[in-house]
Amino acid sequence: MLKAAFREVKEIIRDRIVEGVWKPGELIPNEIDLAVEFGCARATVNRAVRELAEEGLVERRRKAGTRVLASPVRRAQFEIPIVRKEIESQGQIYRHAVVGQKVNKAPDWLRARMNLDIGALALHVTCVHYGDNNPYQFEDRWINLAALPHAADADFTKTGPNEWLIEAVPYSDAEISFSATAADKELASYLDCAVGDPLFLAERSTWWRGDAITYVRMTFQRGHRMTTKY
Amino acid sequence: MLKAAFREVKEIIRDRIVEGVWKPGELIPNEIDLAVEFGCARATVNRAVRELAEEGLVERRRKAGTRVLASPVRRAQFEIPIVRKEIESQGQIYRHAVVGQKVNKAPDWLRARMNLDIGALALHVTCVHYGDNNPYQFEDRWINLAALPHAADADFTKTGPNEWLIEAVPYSDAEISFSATAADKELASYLDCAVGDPLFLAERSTWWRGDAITYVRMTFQRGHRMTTKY
DNA sequence: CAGTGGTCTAGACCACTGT
DNA sequence: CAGTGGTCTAGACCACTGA
Repeated sequence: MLKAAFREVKEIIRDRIVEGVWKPGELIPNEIDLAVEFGCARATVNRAVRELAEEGLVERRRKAGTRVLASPVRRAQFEIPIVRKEIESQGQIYRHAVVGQKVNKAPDWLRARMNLDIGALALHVTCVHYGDNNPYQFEDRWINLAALPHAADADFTKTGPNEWLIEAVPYSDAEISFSATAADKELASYLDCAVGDPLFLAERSTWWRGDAITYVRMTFQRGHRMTTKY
Repeated sequence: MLKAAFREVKEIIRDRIVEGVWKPGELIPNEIDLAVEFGCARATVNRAVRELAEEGLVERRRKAGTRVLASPVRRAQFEIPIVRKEIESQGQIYRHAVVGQKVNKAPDWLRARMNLDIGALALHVTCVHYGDNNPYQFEDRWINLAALPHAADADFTKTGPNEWLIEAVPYSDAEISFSATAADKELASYLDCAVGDPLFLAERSTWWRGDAITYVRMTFQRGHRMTTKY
C-alpha cells in the first residue's frame, strides 16, 4: 500500500472541493455513501473527513451532514522554540548575558496582567541573547514568586531564564502575541540599533492551572521575521 | 458519556507527563498495556496518544515505542481570516478603497520571489481597509497575470482583491511571514500615522500546484497585535 | 526477527439536531 | 423521530526498525 487508504480518500475529497465538484456551501455525501463509493469502511472515511474538518475545509454537524466551507479558514502554525535552539539551528553560536536580576514588588500593570495580589513579589530578569556575538533578542521577564519562590535564588548565567523555567515548571496555558514596537534607548543599546527603529516584539504569559507563572517580552533584532508555510 | 473515552485517556496521559510520572526522554507503556490499564480498546489508546504526538508532547516510533519529548515543541496556531471578517468580528463596519490598480512588467524582486519569466506581466493593486472608517490595513498586492489573466479586468471596488482571489482560484501552498517595519510616507498617509512609526507587517505568497498566484504585503495600523492561546 | 505503532474492518450503539 | 456524524470494540494484518 503506497498510501494509507484514509489519506487517499482525503486527497480525493480535497481535490473535489478545490476543483469545484462540491462547491462552497454544499453538502457532500454522507459517510456511508462515501465508504461505498471508495470501497472502504466507514471509519476510514470518517478519519479522512474529520481531518479535513480540523484543517478548516469542511464543517461537520450531526444530522445536518458535512458542508464545504465558503471561506476556508486558513490556519498558520508556528513552532515556538527556545531561543538557544533557534539560534543554534541557524548554525550560529549561542551565548546570553544576564543584565539585570532583582526582586520587586509587582508593578500595577503586571499585577493586572497576571492577576496578582497587592504587594505580591516578582522577580524581574533581563537578558540579551546573542548569535555569533550579534545581539539577537532582548528578554525582559517577570516571574511570579508566589508560584515559584525558589526562582529568587536561581542562577541564570548558565541556563537562561527561559530554559530554566521549562525545566522547573510545566504550564497548562499560554498566551502569545506579536506586534511591532519602536526601540527605546535601552533596547537600542542592547540590540545595537537606533532609537526608534521598528522591532518585532513577542509577548508571552503562561499559567499553571490558574496561577500565573511568568510574563515575558521578547524583542528581536532589527529585521527579524517569523515565517511559516501552510 | 460525559467525555469521549479517548479524551479521558489523553488527559490522564498528559497529566502523568506534566506531573513527571513519565519524565522527558522516557518511554511510556505500549498501547496494549495502556489499553489494559484503562480498560478500553487499543484503537482508543491509539487515538489518544496519536493526538498527543500531533501536539508535540510525545514522539512515536514503531518498535521503539512512545517517548516523552524533552523540550515539548510548543506550536502556536493562528487563524488567518479575510480582513473584512476580522474587522466585522470586532463589531466594526468594514469598508475598503482601491487606491491603485495597474498592469506592470513584474519588477525583478517580484520575479525572483514568484519565479516569473523575464517580461512577465503582473497586476499591481493597492488598497486600504477600514474599520469604522479608521484605517486598519494597507494592502499592497501583486497578481501573476500569466496564472490569472482575467484578473486584469476585475473590479475590486465591490469585492476586495483578497476575497476576489479566494473565490477565483484555490491555492495549494502558501507562505506567510511576520515582521516589523517603519512607516514610509505612503504608509503614513494611508494609515494615518507618523513617518517612521513601527508597524506590523504580514507578507504572504501563494501558489497553485507550482505556479505563483499572488504576493501581498499587509501593513497594519499602529499598535496592531496578533494574539493566540495555546 | 520480533516488538511496536499504523491502519483497516465490520458492526454496534450513542448523541445530537434538523425537520 | 429519524438521519448523520461521533465513538468504541475486537480482531486482524502490515510496516517499520531496534536489537
